[in-house]
Amino acid sequence: MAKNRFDHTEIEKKAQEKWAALDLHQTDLTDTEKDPYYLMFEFPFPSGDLHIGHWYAFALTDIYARFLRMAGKNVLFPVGFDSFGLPAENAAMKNGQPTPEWTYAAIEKMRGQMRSMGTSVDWSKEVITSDPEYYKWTQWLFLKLFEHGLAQHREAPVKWCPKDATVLANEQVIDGKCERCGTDVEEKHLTQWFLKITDYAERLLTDLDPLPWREDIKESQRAWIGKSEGAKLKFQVVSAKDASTPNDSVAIEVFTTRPDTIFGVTYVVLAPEHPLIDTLEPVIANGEAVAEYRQTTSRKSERERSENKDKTGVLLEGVMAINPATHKEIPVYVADYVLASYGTGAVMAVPAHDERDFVFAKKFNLPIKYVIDPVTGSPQENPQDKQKIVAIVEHDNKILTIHWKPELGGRLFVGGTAEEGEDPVVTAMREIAEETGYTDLELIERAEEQVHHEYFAHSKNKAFIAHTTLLHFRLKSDAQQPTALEDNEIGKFEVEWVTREQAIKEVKDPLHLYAFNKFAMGMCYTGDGTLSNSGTFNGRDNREVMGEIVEAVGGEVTTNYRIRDWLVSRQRYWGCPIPIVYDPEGNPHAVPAEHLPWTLPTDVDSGSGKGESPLKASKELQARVEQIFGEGWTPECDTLDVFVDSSWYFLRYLDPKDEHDFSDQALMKKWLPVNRYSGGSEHTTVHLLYARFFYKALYDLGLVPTSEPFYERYNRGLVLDSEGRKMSKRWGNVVNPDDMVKLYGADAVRMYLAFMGPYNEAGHYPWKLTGVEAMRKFLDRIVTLSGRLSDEEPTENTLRALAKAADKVGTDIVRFKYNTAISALMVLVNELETLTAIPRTAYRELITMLAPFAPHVSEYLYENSLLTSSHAVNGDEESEVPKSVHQLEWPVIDESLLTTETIIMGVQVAGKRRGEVSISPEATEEEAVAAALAQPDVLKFLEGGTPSRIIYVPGRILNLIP
RNA sequence: GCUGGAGUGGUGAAAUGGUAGACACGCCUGCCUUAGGAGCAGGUCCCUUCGGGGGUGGAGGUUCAAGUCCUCUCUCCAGCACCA
Repeated sequence: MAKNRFDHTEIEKKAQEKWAALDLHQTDLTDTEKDPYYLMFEFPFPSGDLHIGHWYAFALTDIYARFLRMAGKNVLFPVGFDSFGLPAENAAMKNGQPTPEWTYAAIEKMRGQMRSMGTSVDWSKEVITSDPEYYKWTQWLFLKLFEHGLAQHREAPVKWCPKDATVLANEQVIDGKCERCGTDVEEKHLTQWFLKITDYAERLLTDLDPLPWREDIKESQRAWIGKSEGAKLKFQVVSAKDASTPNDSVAIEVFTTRPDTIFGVTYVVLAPEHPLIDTLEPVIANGEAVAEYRQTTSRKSERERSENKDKTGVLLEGVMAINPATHKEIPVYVADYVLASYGTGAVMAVPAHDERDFVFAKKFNLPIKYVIDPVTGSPQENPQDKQKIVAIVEHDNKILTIHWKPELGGRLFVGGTAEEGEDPVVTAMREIAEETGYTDLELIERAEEQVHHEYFAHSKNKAFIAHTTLLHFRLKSDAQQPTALEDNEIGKFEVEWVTREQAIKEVKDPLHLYAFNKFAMGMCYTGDGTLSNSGTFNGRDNREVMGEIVEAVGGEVTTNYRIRDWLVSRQRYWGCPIPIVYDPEGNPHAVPAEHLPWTLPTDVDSGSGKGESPLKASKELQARVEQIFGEGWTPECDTLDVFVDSSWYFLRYLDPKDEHDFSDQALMKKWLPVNRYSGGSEHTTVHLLYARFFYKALYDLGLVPTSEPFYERYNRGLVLDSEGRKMSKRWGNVVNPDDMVKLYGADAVRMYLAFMGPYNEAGHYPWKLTGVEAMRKFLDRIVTLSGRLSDEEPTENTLRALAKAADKVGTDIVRFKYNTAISALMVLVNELETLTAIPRTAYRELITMLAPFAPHVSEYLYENSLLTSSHAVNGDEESEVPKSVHQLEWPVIDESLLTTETIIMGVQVAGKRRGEVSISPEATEEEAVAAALAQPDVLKFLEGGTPSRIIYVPGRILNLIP
């Protein structure tokens, strides 16, 4: 056990009491002297136990809060509890306690733990989402959205978790399973409340760009929004049963991002839930089979559907669709690989250029029509025409390849150039015979269109345009004739038969690969290129013709988003009651403001109600509704998703006790947006996106002052166990912070977490006990230094060391690079330890810089080494001496101390370091070279000669080129 | 598969294009000690004929100079994923 230089339990207690007595952390929001800075971490849900991850989240944000105060900012650093929701409810049920009681007991316990880590949060701003004083305003804001059509009541297929007996948001379904309990999710049809986040999709996307957030955070939000630009196209439906066109107005509307491939559409697919299937029911010949398929898929969970990538589907017999480009009739299928909830719930299938359609077409033997050829060359001036071929030859399930030396193109299929007026088939057979000796060939297929590509032949110094015919042969017998190679071909290649897999992997030439894909069932071509088989569009660039094609077939250019409206209804007890009542006809009405908060009834609890909301069983709620609204009126019995509670809590921090408004307009103007919001990666998509949406909606209603709520977003990494595994109760490897605090003190734990690695990175840091010990030893060494303080003036060296540290520590804290900040403190301490007497002012500055990291120890040292001494602060009146180390100002850096008169500068010869000179950073080139040439090593490597070139960057480097 | 991010000692990690490995952990040697899981001092990328040489996943390139910039490639992590 370490020999402790201080009793951490004692000093922590005293320091925390002192801060409370001095009321150090209460922010005066109306202060006009200092710059306001709103620093926030994600408020926790009351789990009842603070783990090391909480420490990482709260204590490290606290370092910045303490620093900002010392740097003269007016800092708002609040805390609250996200106390509604499933975790509390499940924990309470497990413990057999009423949910509210369990929740508030857990909050009380966590408050104590948070104080123990020395966080300087302002408890006077605390918000608790399950308090009626808070949720009154959640309800009020919800009704504002309802008033403006942003909260809607509608029937929809919803994700239902049978175990938790609740509806889930799309975002709470992971791989078709419930995010919380892992149960397979089912689909149900219920009337639910939705918030219209889809109206804000575009703004949520574009407003992301200027935010100074990490790219991965922005990217994951973009992925959720899922913007894709394309077109809606209509396919008229005709029925075989009644050709006299009773259905001529019926059309299937599809969404596609690839209208350029319209000529390659060989069938159309509807999602099983598509309403048009019901409309067409009378003319569908195989109605029973279709109905059965729809039944089966509806029973399948989302997970089963997407996990099984094997395509299933049923043809709608008796119904055909008209391809609007070719005017040909094509079949219509129902298949569950098409999602009802995306786009129009119907797709045009282009098997030649879409992988999913390709797989489906193969399975159902549907035609595959290629309409995009890859572009392999680049435009040339005055190209000369050239006829070429690429031939795929199959035999025995293997493909004939010519394996050229790497510099000649590597593995290719058979290619060649036609002689004057030669038929491509003849060219191909001639080339195959010449290069491989095979002659017994059968032509299977010949591509309708040639592929064109322009290139420049350096060997001939000429530009060409090649018109390549793609051909597909089968070998009838493997008899070989002698080959007839040209001299320059001999020994340059091997003839090899390879499997399809190997061919796909090794053939790199895009044109050859394309020919192979086209004929030999490799895959479809999803890239760009020029159109073929596409009528008047042939030869055009596919990206260019999109708009024209959409117009030509009477379609409409549109943008589609993957994000769905936010489903906020929950069939749970422990949530904010939805302030809506229904009249006897079942129409929803807002609960008038005077009845808010619309309180959660107390005569029911979690677990009441089977498969429906527990509130349904509340007599109290029903009686209340009838008393206020009259006979026949009923309450809304669902509660709000907890993400609604957490979408605006940062507004309430500004005015947590306000009974007349959700927050204070003047304070919001002054304090918003939040300067820095620190949190975990688990909340970077859902919570952040919802909060941004909610805030934007309030902005449009004139209720908040800006359009984005959070200026900076910082995501912390993850603390793992010493083996690098995730901490979990199941593994039994959870580090209990309380034990660590008992052993080493809160400051050592804080500092270790800060020192592990950069905070704002997606890093994973192992928890090492030796690391905590090291921090404790470091603090012990600082305490030891206090034993030899003196009142001498610090030397210039000491002053420089202090200035350097203050500069580095300050800038690193701002960037949350606590690891390098602490290392700068260590460098400083290492230096001070070499002194026999420590100047008091220097020590005071060290303690000042240590204070944000180790608030208790710093407070202790401040009191014992400085304040109690008559030499505390020269000349200052007792009353002017700050009572706490945390009231000191961050050291002001004397810039002149950061630049030194002489530095050690590296000297390179021909880019390699050959020596160093001690020189002024302002030295002239002549001086620097003269100093360098005095170095024997430098002279040696210059081999006596004078440098032919000199690169001199003052203060950085001198590089001499012989 | 797509999109983003990242690859540096035994470990966590440093490094405005300018001395790679700061600061620590661990390990090694020595001192002190009845003892060490305390403290102190020193050492710790690799090779070396002791002159040097090599080294930041790999291969090229730009530059006087590359961990850092560019191209290709491999690996890992994260998000999305039957999204048309």
